[in-house]
Amino acid sequence: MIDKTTRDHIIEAADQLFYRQGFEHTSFSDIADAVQISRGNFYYHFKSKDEILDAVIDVRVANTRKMLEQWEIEGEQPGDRIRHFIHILIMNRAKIKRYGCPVGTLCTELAKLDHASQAGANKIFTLFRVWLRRQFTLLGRKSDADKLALHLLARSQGVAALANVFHDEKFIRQEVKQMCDWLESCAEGVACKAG
Amino acid sequence: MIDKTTRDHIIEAADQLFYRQGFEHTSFSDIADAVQISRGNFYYHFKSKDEILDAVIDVRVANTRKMLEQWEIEGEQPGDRIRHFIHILIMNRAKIKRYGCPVGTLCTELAKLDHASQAGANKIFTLFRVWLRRQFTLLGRKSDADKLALHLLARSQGVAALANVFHDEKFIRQEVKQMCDWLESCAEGVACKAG
DNA sequence: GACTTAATAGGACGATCGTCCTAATCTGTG
DNA sequence: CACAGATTAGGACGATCGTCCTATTAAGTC
Repeated sequence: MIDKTTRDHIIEAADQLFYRQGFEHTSFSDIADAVQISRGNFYYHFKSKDEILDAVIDVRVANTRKMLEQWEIEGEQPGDRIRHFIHILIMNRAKIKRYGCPVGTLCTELAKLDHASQAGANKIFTLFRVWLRRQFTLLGRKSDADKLALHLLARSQGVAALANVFHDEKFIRQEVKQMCDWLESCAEGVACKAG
Repeated sequence: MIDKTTRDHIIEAADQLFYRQGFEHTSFSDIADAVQISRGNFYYHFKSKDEILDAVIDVRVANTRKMLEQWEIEGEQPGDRIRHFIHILIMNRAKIKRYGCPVGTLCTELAKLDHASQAGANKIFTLFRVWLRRQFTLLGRKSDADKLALHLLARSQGVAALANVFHDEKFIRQEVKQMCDWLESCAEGVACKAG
């Protein structure tokens, strides 16, 4: 990890800048300044701006995969794992307040640009969706697992969006608590049916 | 309404384009092409691009105000009025699927640009928030009216965002139904306490 | 040390951006 | 018709964008 290549540095800087300023609003000069390399040197590592975006998306996809695998290991019960998901909002509350959700805001922007990498960015959402769906299935909600997964994803997105608009961290905590309560009721509903 | 001024046409075209393509990604040429006027003529009506944005925001704020007032008239009970809000998602489902929520996506973009008109755009959210808060108060939920208002706003935002990502109208209908059920339970909760 | 390849720096390119300027045209009044 | 003000067209401007090209340096091999 010590000997990161220039390519890695570029991706890392672009990742941050795309998140904070948006993809279109981030220029080559911005990234070059952040990495402290010349603007020309750029095209040795990437053939175009779109190629950097794809690299950033690939990294984000990979990181999301790792994170989900990690949650799968750490959380013994599916409920614990889903709670892990909900708590990203708390963990990243400061950044969400300032810049919104990194996944949602990128997808929204690329949709407006009608960008070719839309599908790649959307894949991250699909990762979460499929993972959550599996957890809800394990929780005993096989028939409506996908619906519950989408519901939770949507609520997270909404919370991130509004926390950003109103610059309100307290609101995040409020909603996270409600989502956890909702999760409990999901599990209880099954328990009641089973009991 | 027949004799719309050029200024009105510009604002209208800009409104549409900002929604579909985003503010930054929409150039003067784009708007000029849409209105069928020369690019130079633009600066007779507006001094800068930011001034057009402000005009668009002003129109949106005014339209939102009108819409809320209309709902206030049409809906006899606060529950009916809130249902009206929820059903924007259904009414605009086709556009939301393609372009997301016009309010949310603009605020998100302006936040990334750190644009001076952020506050103006955010005002639309505040309009909804205050209006919803009043309806929930009338519903008998005075103590947590603001919390409920924010909650509903967040859910709408989340639904719009995910409907856009997954290009899924059915999901909108699903969630709208759930939100209406939730609204019922909000009113019932009060009825139970009162009863 | 000579040679090859990897990596970097810096500037030139055409296009487009927002902005501005000026001349032409339309419109209504005396 | 003459004149004044409102409105429009079209092009020039400097800046910046993404992209590309070439010269230079660093690193590794024989």
